[in-house]
Amino acid sequence: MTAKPKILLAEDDENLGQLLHTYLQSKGYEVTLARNGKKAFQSFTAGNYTFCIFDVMMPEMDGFTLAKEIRELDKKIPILFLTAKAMKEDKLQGFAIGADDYLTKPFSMEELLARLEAILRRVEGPSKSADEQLMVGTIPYEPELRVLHLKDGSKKLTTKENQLLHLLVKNEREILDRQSTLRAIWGDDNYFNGRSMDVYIAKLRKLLKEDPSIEIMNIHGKGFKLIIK
Amino acid sequence: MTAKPKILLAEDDENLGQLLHTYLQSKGYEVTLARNGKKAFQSFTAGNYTFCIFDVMMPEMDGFTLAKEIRELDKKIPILFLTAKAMKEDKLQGFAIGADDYLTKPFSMEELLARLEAILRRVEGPSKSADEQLMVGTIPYEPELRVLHLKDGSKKLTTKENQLLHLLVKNEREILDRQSTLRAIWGDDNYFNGRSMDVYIAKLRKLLKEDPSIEIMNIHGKGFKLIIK
DNA sequence: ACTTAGGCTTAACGTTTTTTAACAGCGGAC
DNA sequence: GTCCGCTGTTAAAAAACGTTAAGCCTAAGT
Repeated sequence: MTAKPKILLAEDDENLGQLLHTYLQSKGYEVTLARNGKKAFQSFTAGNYTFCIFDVMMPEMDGFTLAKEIRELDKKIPILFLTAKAMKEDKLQGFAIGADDYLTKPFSMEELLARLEAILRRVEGPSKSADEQLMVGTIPYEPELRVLHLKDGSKKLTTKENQLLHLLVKNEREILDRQSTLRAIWGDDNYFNGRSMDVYIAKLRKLLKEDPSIEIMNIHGKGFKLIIK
Repeated sequence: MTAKPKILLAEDDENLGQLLHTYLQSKGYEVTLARNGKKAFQSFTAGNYTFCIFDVMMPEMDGFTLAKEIRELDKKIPILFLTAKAMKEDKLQGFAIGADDYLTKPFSMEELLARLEAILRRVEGPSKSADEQLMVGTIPYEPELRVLHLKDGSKKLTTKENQLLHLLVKNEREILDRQSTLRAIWGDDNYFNGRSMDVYIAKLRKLLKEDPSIEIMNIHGKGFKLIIK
């Protein structure tokens, strides 16, 4: 329903820029990468963006100046700044311009994504990306509705089943680290929560075995990995 | 066109509080003045505000804690903080919570007004605010009047039914945290209030089942989520 | 004062979801 | 191969939730 959000990314460091570009694209965003503030501004005036991510330190035009110019044109577009150091002065200046959030390097991709999505939720409000339909192998899966459409009828997933499956699917073919997962879903990674997670893995395997090409593989001592053969 | 914005002002200093109250009223705003964070929170849950101005230092509950509680219930309402000193730490903490602006005492009335209106422009933009008619799926709902327009006649909601439904609707597709909700509506989150809330969820489900695309989903151990399919 | 009606809470019971326990099998280190 | 910690699975126990109805309080009417 809601279109793919268009992100304007301004970052002069080639490596980081490419990395972010690729990562955000892989998460379903349309991304334009600009190597300096001037180019970013040009892109902004040309395209129709829903979100900005600006490095503070850039040649030609720094992130703050860029943001100020853009604020002139769009009072509401969310802006997230990236900066090399935890410079409080900068941080304040950023917020004064109307930043929506602020990330200090180094940061993890996940953290960036989390903040980005938090802001989008806050901004887009009710009408956010909702009814996305994913596929687990040949099985349709609607994480928002917590429903798995099996051959013999739709199965409503419980909260935990859904959280775990959603994580697996979002990280298909990647290792889902045990500890992180426990902290993400159970809030704490003690022994018992670990066993609880194993129980849920077993439940999911049972549910998904109608499609034999689906495998939830255990990586001994690390975590699990969802594989579609 | 747009109704008079309702401002929630939390300020423990009698003089400043009165001054601001009078000034903002004279500028056409409807203002509620609370003398401490606790009272402010109560007022917030009772009324339907469009803007918050909180003093950071207050007895009972400080401005940040207050803001955090309120952010649980309303992700988007603008919050502007007032503080005695230019404490950068505080400033950052405030923005992290989701402050929209920040004013250091002493400040001029004009400056406050300017910032306030700048934020309102930024926020109101599209066409939000006010006490109008909402839709729950296909069912018209007027929270101010506490009326739900069902197919077979209008149903007048009780206070609690209305508070809970209103919260659910304002947070559509977001988790309504059990604890925050209990504190907001029941004032305290003990076991029995929890059960009471469950009773009201059941009531609402029954009322809303005329539209099968509406679901009040339980998030086990967390709270509830209103979903329109 | 007495009664009534409405609204909220408490109780009770059934159901679902999650955790804990128990035991069997596996995997890598030695 | 042997040992020990990790995983797979199932079942029982515990916690959370869903629902209905009875009880309780308060405010309004008589």
